[in-house]
Amino acid sequence: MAINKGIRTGGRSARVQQSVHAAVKNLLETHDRADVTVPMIAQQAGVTPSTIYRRWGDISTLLADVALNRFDLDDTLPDIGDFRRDVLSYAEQYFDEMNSTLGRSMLRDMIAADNSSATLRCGDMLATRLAVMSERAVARGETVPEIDFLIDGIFAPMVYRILFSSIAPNNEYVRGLVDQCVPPE
Amino acid sequence: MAINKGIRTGGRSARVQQSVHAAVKNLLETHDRADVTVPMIAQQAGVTPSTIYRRWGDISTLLADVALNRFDLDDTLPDIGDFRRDVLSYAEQYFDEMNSTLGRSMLRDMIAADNSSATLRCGDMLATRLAVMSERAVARGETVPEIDFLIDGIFAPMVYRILFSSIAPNNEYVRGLVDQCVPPE
DNA sequence: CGCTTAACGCAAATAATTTGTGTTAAGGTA
DNA sequence: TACCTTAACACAAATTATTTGCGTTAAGCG
Repeated sequence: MAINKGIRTGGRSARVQQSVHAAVKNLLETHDRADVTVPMIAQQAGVTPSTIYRRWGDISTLLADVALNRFDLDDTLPDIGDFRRDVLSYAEQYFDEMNSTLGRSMLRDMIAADNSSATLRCGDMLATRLAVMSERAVARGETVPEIDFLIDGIFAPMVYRILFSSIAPNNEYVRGLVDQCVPPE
Repeated sequence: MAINKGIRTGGRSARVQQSVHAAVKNLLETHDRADVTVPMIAQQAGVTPSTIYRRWGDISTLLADVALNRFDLDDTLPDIGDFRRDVLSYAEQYFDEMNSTLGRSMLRDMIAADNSSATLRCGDMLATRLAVMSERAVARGETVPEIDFLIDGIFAPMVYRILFSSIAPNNEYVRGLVDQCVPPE
């Protein structure tokens, strides 16, 4: 029994996805978000615009897809051996990623794509990672707060400030949030 | 000395803005966000598409403008006479507004318009309103938390859940957030 | 080895956006 | 009042983006 049963042209499909994603990433590095068009991406990726429209529907969904992929792959879960420091390390990593110019742009793209499930999957990713860190800590005998408490207390304020505040939050702010939710001994 | 000195055709300009805003609101009530186009709005408003493009740049900026206007006008500040209940009332109102189907759509539009200052002004609006409620409470002799503490503790989690969670938060959740930040006696 | 079909390329048709040019109406000036 | 100035607008042409019909290709299956 073959893997990917039912997906007949998976190989070609995967190559196209890869080259289109790469094209989007390249273009976002060198152009303003508003200047990036589907025909541009198509040319860079070596495919036709209709391929992109048929596969992703619109540029909004495509960019959300790329953004989710980026936030997913770029994160490597810290395992320092102390829950507070694990959370702090991850929060700082999350903050650096989301607060960069490109990160902000991609965050906006994810939210803008209302038909896609990118934001939901992004939320799930965060919760799952916190759960993994939490389970490890519990296995070590630590007592840790609820996942939702950490999301509300650390990550929600970070995201809110990135989106709605003119004054970008900094690492000290992030540390303060972590201190409130996971107090040092 | 005339009011609006320097703005030569302010009267006509204001009428166009009003009819375009009204058209957007009407269309968003009856159509999916993705189906609403600039030519559609123009026809409904009785103007030409080029007027809209020249004035707002793109549909994203226009929708963000309408969204900000809605969130601004719809809010009436509670003045119950007790800070905790004022904040709770406002938080519930904010939540109902942002969590409705149309509210979510407009929230996304505001965030999507990266060139506009809609999100910043939205953040300012919230901070300003909390400040007004806070000042009133202080004038009554109450001791109240910092504004940023309330934003991080109540409104940021609400917005985060609305944007990133598959399970919509409810009024009980909002009440819980308020209880944490402004504990009842 | 052929058969099937999802994914793709190509090109034509449609729709959205931009741009050049002329007109209008509001406000200023005398 | 009448005239002048100009930002905002309408209109239409040009450009660009998106959709769609149809033929082709390559991956997986028997």
